Amino acid sequence: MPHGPAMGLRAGQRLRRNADFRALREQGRRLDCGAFLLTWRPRSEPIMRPTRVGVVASRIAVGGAVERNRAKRRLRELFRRHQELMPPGLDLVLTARRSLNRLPFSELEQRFIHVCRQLAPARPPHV
RNA sequence: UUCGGAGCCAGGUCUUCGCUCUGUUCUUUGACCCAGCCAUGCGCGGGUAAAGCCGCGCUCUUCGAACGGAGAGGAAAGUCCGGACACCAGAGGGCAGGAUUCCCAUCGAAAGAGGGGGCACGGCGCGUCAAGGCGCCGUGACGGACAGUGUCACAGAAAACAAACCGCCCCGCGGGCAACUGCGGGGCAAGGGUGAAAAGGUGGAGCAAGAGCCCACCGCGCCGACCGGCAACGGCGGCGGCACGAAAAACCCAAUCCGGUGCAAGACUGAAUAGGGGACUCGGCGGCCCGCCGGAUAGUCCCGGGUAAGUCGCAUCCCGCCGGUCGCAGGUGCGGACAACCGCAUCGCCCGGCGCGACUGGUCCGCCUCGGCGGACCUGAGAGAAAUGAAGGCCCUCCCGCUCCGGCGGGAGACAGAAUCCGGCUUAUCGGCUCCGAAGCUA
RNA sequence: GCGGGCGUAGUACAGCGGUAGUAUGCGUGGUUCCCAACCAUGAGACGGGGUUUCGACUACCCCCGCCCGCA
Repeated sequence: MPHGPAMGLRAGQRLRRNADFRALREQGRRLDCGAFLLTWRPRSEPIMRPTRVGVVASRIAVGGAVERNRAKRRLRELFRRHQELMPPGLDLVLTARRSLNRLPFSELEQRFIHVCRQLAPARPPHV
């Protein structure tokens, strides 16, 4: 992001491969945030890369296709609005829980900011 | 106002921050492979001993930026039908399997849809002793049960070439004063009872008692070369006293139609690793070459199959003229045990043009006219762990609470999310609008 | 996305169109000093809705839920 605060969320910042999701599921560390579950692990390349994110919303946890789309959009929006708080060089998966679509967005934002601060000292950005 | 039917809409708007695709301009990266290595996208011009050097333009690719444009549904759903499209199979025909099923015409590519008619059943009204009949409304997967096979439990005497428990009646013998009754023989099928269904119905005549035994009306079956109707079918006439029961949404039969698989179809590109094949190096036979043999090894190069992955399929369409860009050189046969590879033969080609094929052109209105012209038809999503959103303000609709009747506060806004496309069917659905029909109220 | 199959007691399965069974589990009683085993006995189900039929777990249609395959 060459200018301004990084607010975008392009295709290069999203997890797109089944292998990436499988690696997160097998090796990632999990943080329970109530309405959603955050799984993370450092990216395999040693060179610093931007943090990538993937979202998961299952039908049994959230509901039908409309609710699943809505949950995934809200999770992506959370990351997009607050990605500057997240240390770089990670792969994340945000998994929706049943209560996600019932909570107001401001509540989710507070929880996400909290978990970002939790994650930042655990893995400081090596500049 | 209520009910029914048909059609349409699917909260609106503004601001900020975002996503996917796309147009223009600018910007970043790069230009498969082969010709020993590195380098060289294309064209034009310059420059040089020769250049891979320099400049300009263009094509594709790629990281971004700015300004524009487009961006979920009526069901996108269920995947129940039909088609397009793709691959596989296939001379033709048959079997198996599946679908459809009163008649007529219409729309449609087909599925299907709506319309009219017929028949059956149900409800209401009129009518009848009762039925038959007439009228209105509704419902119907509505071909065939004399082509065949099988089924009809329980109850009941009897359940499909009917049968006789109770019962009714007559005769004989016995008992009793009698009413009646016991036994035996015979007649009957009206009544009772069972059942989903008991083998025509009602009325009369008749009889010992009864019965289509007979008669009238109705119903039913068969026949008709008759009448009406395109037909389904209806009517009429004759014959038969009268079973021929139900169920094909049991198997089945008849008629008509249907190849299979599905975009995860399929086409192309294609690493790494493993494995396969070939050539050379290698070992053996040889003084050497050709050739032949070997492989349990190693190396180099090549080849096809093929995995991950990627691209296309895939995003309005059609016609004519004009313009632009791209493509158009290998094919066939034989031989070498052979797919690559090699050799030979044969047909054809090389530059340009014509021609053929593909792609492209436009997006608020008006004017200027440079971003092509004219016409028809219609409005246009194309993602890929999968875009079409998030937050806030105002308005609209509904609900709740408060009210000084002006309003104020809070909450809610249905069902539901494209995945190759199109046409139907079914299911879910807050509310609103228009039209038609019926009933009620008011004037 | 495309295609195929299955729903019966708590569980695993049977069930030519006619009273829904079997095993195990559960309850009660007996046996035993107690438990297990054993004996006796009892409760408990056709995923919903409609159609055909005298009658549907069964046939037909529509929903709901679950499972499997296909690059």
